[in-house]
Amino acid sequence: MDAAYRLFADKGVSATSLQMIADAMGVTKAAIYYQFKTKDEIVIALTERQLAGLEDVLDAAEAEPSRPRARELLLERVIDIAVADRRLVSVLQFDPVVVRLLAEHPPFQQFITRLYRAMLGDEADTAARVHAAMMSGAISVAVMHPLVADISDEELKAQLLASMRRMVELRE
Amino acid sequence: MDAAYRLFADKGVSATSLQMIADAMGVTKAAIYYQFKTKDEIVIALTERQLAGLEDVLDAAEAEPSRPRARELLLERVIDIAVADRRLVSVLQFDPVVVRLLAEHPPFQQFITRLYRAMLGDEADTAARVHAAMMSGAISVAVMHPLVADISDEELKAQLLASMRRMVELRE
DNA sequence: GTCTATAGAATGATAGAC
DNA sequence: GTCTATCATTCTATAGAC
Repeated sequence: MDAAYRLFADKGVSATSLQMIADAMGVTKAAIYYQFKTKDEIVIALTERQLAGLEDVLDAAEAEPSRPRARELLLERVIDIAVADRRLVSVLQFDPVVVRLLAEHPPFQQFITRLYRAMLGDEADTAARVHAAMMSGAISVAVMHPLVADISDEELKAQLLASMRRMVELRE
Repeated sequence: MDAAYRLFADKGVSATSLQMIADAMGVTKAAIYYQFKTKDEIVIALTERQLAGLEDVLDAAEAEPSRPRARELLLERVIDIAVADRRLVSVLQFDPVVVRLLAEHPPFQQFITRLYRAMLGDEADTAARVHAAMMSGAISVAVMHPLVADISDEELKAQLLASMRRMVELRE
């Protein structure tokens, strides 16, 4: 999975073949097929590994009575994970093949629904949704943008968190 | 190119074969190869067609002495184009294969450099760059996010412009 | 300018030996 | 659990006829 992670982050999912993953590991394709029945399963396993880091904080956010505090909890962790996995984020979020695959995977959909509900509450007016979409995009893209490629993880995290807090305040 | 546009937007570049494009057009692959020497050329031609809509407003922004007004000009047009081509935006911006291809295409690089200079001026401190990356991401993703899939172009444009203006003001 | 036909390589996936 | 060998299919790209 680490080999797949590196190749997916580098070339994207569709442009990465099982042969490439096998070569990177020094094994054959057949060995990979013993662990994963299809290429899709590798993508799903990788996605679940990424989202696992949000599990506990999402539980905590759902138990938190104050919405702003719940949002703050989630925001910090989401930024942490996004910065740590800068290069994979866009691949998993924006590759149409991956998006479709994950959309057909119920556990993933349920998780995302929980995440947005914890962030948005039950408000669902147009302005709130556009704002949420923008914040989500701002994080996803900010961590992988060429403009910030040379900024250290720590500094990027701090800047992002500060900017996001100001963006969130715009809506309170 | 319209057929390629639709397929790229739907499946991404790597997952779209020349055969699919040919089938969608009702011609054979050989007919496409007569027009474009390689698949990459199709991607570049499509990208140039998208960016052509920014050409005149970028000229105008560079001639504009007031930076905030230049930014406002660019912002409006960028949002217009992004909303109009909702589905293609992420494919061209985030597919690692496309990103690499365009990075090796000097005319594209020069155009992007001009665009960022017109937006950022010569300030290049960390905070300004992170902020610019976030704004760029906010637009790119906001137009294609599932949360906003059912919002009309006109309403989405208005909301995005309003949100972006408030984000920009945070930095003035 | 589009066609048929094909070359040559790569793809995802499987069978069966060890 | 990994291997070799192979399947059917698909891919990009080209040659040559019309």
